[in-house]
Amino acid sequence: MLIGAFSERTGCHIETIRYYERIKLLPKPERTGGGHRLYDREQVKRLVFIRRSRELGFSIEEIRTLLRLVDGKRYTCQEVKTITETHLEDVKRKIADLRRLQKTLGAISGQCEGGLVPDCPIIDALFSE
Amino acid sequence: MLIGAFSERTGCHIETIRYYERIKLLPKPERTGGGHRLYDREQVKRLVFIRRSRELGFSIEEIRTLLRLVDGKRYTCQEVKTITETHLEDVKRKIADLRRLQKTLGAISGQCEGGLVPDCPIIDALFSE
DNA sequence: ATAAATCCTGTAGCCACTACAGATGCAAGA
DNA sequence: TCTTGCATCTGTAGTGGCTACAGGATTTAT
Repeated sequence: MLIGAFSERTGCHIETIRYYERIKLLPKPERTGGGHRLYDREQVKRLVFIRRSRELGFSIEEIRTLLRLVDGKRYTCQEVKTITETHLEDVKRKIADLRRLQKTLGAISGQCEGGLVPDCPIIDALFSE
Repeated sequence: MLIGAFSERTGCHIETIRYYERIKLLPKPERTGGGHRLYDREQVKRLVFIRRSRELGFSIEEIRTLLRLVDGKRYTCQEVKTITETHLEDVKRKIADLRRLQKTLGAISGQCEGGLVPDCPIIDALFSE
């Protein structure tokens, strides 16, 4: 399978695939005589894993750790669970931060009637500390 | 006021201040004979505005637009409110995205008991599309 | 006068891609 | 066989919003 088909199968842009190879998240693939990359089913599995992990917000480094565990075949659930829960805490923190943002934005936006008056309570709010 | 004092007053790192100047978010300040930057109260107001807007998650481009409106002194509430509400929608979308993430992560993490068994439901979940 | 703190410019790095430019490879039609 | 046209190649630079130096100049305190 050439990189185009590989890309379609995994839902990963071609440039991203080459990028993952460059940063050693994907191993160097076989090549055709002319130098085009060749992938197999095993690689599809790996890239789907990566893409799915990215969708769930894991960082490249976290994914690298997860893959090391999987590749070593000696991982324990505990190691994996720790990474996942740390990440989950991260996500929760981000949600909390955004909620505060939403509240503040909603409040200052609500003070404004959106008319033609050139003296906006939003601008005032942004100017005050 | 030199850049150090300016930085303390506004809560903005020195490097960030110089960065904002470079990207023309802050105007070029006066200089001492030896070439050190000099700031006044007006600049403090402007940078506080910028910092506050950043804290609320506005992008540099959004802030640039807001500042253009303020600088032109001919803005209407409507223009400002539109920018704010667009941004608020953004924030809401991000919260929704993160909530979905949290749910999925919680679900797959919950399936795992964290023992020593080397066959983790989390890894399985990441491998499946 | 000198030491220490602050400031200067310019450049490179961060993350996770994305977007080119310009050169090949390869399959199908004339 | 030649050409057309698409897919792929490498390498480099750009994104956003900073942050972190290096190596020098200036200012302030002693």
